[in-house]
Amino acid sequence: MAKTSDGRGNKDKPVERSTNGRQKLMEAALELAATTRSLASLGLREVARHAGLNPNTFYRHFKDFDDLGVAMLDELGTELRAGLREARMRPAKKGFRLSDFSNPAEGLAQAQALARESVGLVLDFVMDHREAYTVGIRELHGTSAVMRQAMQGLLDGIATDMTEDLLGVLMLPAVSHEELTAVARVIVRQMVFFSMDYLEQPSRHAEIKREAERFILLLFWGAIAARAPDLLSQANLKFPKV
Amino acid sequence: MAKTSDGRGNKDKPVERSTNGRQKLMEAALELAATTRSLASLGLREVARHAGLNPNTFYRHFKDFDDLGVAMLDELGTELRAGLREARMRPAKKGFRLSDFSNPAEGLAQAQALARESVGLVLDFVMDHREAYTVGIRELHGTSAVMRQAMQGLLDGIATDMTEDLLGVLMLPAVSHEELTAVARVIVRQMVFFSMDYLEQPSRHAEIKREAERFILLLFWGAIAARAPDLLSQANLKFPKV
DNA sequence: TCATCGGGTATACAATCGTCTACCTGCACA
DNA sequence: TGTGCAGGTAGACGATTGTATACCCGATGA
Repeated sequence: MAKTSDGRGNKDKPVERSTNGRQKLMEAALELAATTRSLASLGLREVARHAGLNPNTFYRHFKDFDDLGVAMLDELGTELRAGLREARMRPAKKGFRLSDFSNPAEGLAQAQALARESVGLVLDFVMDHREAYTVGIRELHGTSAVMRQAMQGLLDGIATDMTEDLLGVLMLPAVSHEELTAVARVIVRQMVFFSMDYLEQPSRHAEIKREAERFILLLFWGAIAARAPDLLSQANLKFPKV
Repeated sequence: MAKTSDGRGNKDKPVERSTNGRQKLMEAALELAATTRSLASLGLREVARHAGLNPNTFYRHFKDFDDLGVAMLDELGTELRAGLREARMRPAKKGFRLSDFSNPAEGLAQAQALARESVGLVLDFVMDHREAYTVGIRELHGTSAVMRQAMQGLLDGIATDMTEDLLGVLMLPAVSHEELTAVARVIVRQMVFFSMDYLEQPSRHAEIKREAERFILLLFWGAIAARAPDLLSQANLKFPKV
């Protein structure tokens, strides 16, 4: 996990001790980047100063700012991903299980509930980690190719998780695996924007949630209609109000 | 248009002369920002040097980097917007006109053609202005609140244009104006990502075009199915291959 | 017990930065 | 005719930057 460049004695002891300065630097960088500027354009001295450390201590732990960025993304990214998966499993444990669409009306109703829960989940997470989110998204289109790629990888990873979880819970009729993956990617990326709106416009929270939810449902509805248009009209299903 | 702060003699003469240095600075900033770093973190001297001018000349034209950024976005943004509108009008002149969905099959086929044309249009534009696009998107999530707001305004403006143009050409059944606006917003934002993919992965150009096109169609299909599910099944329409 | 080494510090240096003040030049207008 | 001003230049200022070299300490393992 860590790349502790032990010149000697690389036994199988991870040697996790004294991650004090390293952690301090990462936290300082996060705070500074969130309020001041992009990660890549942070000053080495600036970060060290804000962490209460000597400028040169930076070199002990990181060689680049890319290096620090990737480390941060590693830490927070896995946390986010784990949190999302775990939370997505929660409703399943509450007996929230919709196998096939043998009862389409009920199936879609529960799909809507699932969408609502997921949207709330993501937006809550973003609110709880707004600094990390702000900085991360900045790097998504930033100048560092390394960070850009890492962030895109994280988003795609989330989309993959989402696809797999969905497949275990929701058997969409006639929607193939690749199709579902594409839809998940699109949703994850769109949530980037919705999250931004959510952070920047606290007064519109409810409205933004509705918009996001509606967007997701529209996509799934389209996917179903594209593959099994009969399903919708036969059951005389109405698109939910949202 | 320009804010030539004439202390005296503000007759109705715009006085457009000698925009030489100003233009040079903007071009230099664009080039530097595209290759080096974010706009906001550019050096004043750096830009001036790259423009072959004295550092102090910067102050003659701009007071901030935000100031310069907004000026650039003004110039390129209106160009993009005009280009898109004009190009979207082109098919309409070719007799490409689908009023209502009295013939749903034909209507949707032409909607697909319209989607394809629009996607190609945007992606071509991005390829032709990759520097400006790269820098602009960087600022969309950047540190400068001024630039962020300006970029979001541009995107929303494009979405509005798109909605109006669509309303003149394509009467989607039972899809309200606000609904169409929401869909347009979502499409425009998603195109940001597709454009990024397009720039970064030249080998997947055709594939990305297909994905974008498919995404748009899926949305419209969903919107139609949500409001008029009968339309799709009655006419026994198949979702296009894409 | 003692050498090794990771983590942290101190100092120094050249480069670059933003900005201030001053000076130059050629139009425009009265 | 000549005055004012926008546009551009020159030089200097203190501050801050990244980095190189050298020193320090406490734990660890032989």
